[in-house]
Amino acid sequence: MSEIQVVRVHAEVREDRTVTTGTKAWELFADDADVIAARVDGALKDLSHELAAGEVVESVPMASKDGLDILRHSCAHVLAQAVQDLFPEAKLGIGPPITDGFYYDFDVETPFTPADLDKLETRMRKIIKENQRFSRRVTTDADALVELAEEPYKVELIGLKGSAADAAEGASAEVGAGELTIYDNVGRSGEVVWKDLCRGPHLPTTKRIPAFKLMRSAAAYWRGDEKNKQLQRVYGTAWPSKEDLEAHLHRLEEAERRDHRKLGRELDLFSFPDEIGSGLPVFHPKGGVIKRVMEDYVRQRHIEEGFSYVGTPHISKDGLFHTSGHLPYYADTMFPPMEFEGANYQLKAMNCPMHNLIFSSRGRSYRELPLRLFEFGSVYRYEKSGVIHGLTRVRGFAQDDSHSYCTPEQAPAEVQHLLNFMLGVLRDFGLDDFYLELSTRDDAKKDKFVGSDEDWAVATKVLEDVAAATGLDLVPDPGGAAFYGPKISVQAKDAIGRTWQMGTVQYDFNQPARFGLEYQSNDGTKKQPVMIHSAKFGSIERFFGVLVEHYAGAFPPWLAPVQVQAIPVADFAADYLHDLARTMRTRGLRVEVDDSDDRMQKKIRNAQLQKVPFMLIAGQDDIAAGAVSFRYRDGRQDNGVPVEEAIQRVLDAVATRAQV
RNA sequence: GCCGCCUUAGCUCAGUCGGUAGAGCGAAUCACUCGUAAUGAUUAGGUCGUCGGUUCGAUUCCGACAGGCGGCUCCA
Repeated sequence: MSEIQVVRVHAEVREDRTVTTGTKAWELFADDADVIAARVDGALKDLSHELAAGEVVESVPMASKDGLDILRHSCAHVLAQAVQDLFPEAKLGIGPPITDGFYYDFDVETPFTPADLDKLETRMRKIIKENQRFSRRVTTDADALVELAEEPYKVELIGLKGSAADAAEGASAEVGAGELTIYDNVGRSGEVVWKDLCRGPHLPTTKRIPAFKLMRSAAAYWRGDEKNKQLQRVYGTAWPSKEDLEAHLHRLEEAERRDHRKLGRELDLFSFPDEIGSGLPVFHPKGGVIKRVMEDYVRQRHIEEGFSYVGTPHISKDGLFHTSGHLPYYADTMFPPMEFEGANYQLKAMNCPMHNLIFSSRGRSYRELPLRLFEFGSVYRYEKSGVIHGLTRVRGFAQDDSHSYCTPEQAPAEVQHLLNFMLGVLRDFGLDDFYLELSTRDDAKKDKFVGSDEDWAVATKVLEDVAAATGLDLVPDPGGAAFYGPKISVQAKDAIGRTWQMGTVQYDFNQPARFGLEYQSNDGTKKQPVMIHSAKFGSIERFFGVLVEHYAGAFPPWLAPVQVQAIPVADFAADYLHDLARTMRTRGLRVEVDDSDDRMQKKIRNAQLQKVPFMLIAGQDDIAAGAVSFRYRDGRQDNGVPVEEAIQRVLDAVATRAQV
């Protein structure tokens, strides 16, 4: 029996009420009625029609996950009604709640324009003002097929009812496994003005939608399958109050302000020249500094953790990728082969096969294990043109890729080691809010994965146990495994709460077999190692982009491309600061002197816009005192600091790796 | 790859109902030598993304392509 949690959703937390008899909730509570709903097997269920006598229901605010889902799904219905009012030929797809909002898909002749969205919003406000009642009605498959004969997509959903596919495809918002229901929108005089196949629950009336906004429209494949027709999807957002809506819009602006593609240009970090090609970034001097500091740090940490830094080429004869098993699975995401000297050469899309060859270059003893290899491996993947996105999705990038070859007995400890190592690295880069995702094989699609059931079970168990030991939340990701084994990926939340996928740890029993890897064990027999793949950043480029957004371009001193901007009050102080800059550079600091013709105030403004952590200003007074004046990035000032103390202060800030 | 939108100076953007274009910032030069977020002046800089079509004439209208943006799909 599944657990049923009964919740009543309303805008403000009030006293719980006792429901008397099987009266419908909307009638019971009249105009200030609340939603009575339950979560059954993870899905919301409308209970407003089946309340038991004397049942006490628990209250949750509309701002809860359940409350927001109900609000947003109700808003999606209002949108659909508005669309069919204004575009009567529009056919309905599905309209579920999503993170921060909702969408509804429509089959229409021409895509919606921004002007259409404005008109739809106006129409939606009218529907909300009319205070239509959402009225639940149970129907049968046969009746519904007749009633909704004009809605081909709804008819298709009725046919899918209760099938295994519906939950995964989002159709569960319309048809659950249980009885089929239609929600009528009932006007003041009791007439049904609109209806939709839906399992609910909904708010009692449209007027209970306090704040919403349509965001954009875009095409989406029917039921998420690119073989299907594309429908026009309208995205909207809805909140329990106008203030919440404003706050949400503000968060979106904040995300836009932090966009690494915009900051990359403004801070002169990187670009994507057309002449080179889509998804192929070049790093400018300032971006190059950050990238180098990141790489130096990660290389050093790997060496400390017992890894050997190796190097491999960018291309290989294709036989290598047949041996590894990648080519049959990933041919369409690898760049086309180059044929010469009677062989097909491929740009590599992964580094593991080459590391395997380092392992097998000579006999290996169990005494060498775990053998840990690491490199910044440049890989090239032919991503479809539409998926390329800034630095986070590119066609050429460097993985901070490591492979640990170990005995099966050593594997759990090695996975543990890698996971802790990775979390430590990410923390040094200012990320400290994590959860883990465990990607496993989809047992229904075994042909997409290689290896025996037993091997998969063992590997999955190892990862599960280690993940549990971290104490972090573990989210299952069925079907997300690599073809050769399961993986744990680290998800990190950034400064404004967005989640990014970071590194992965993957357990691989397949490639060692395919490459015939072996080591001499202590009993003299040859045995096959397991290999653990791991990337701490995932890719340097992607992590770079994430860091830009996390810090909004204001990097902590150890990463900042320019750590100190020296600003003379006027020309006469420039030489003094050039001398200081030379001294600081010999102590490893990145210092620039602004000796341009600009006014001092302008130089401060420029350094501020470039988000330089420390400005050192010098004029008559400072020179006389052998001192320098600080201006920090946040505007704080500290005048007349003796030069040696100033240098030490900056060195200390860099050494901590902390944000200032 | 699919759907829609977009592409004018290094950047951000005006503009041309079809008669080859402007601003601010940035850059260069000159003057100013200044104490914590924009000194002033002058100058340079554009085949209006590329190719083709319609037209007396195309940056403007149409088409294809490339690149970008928002989604979908995908993401070893």
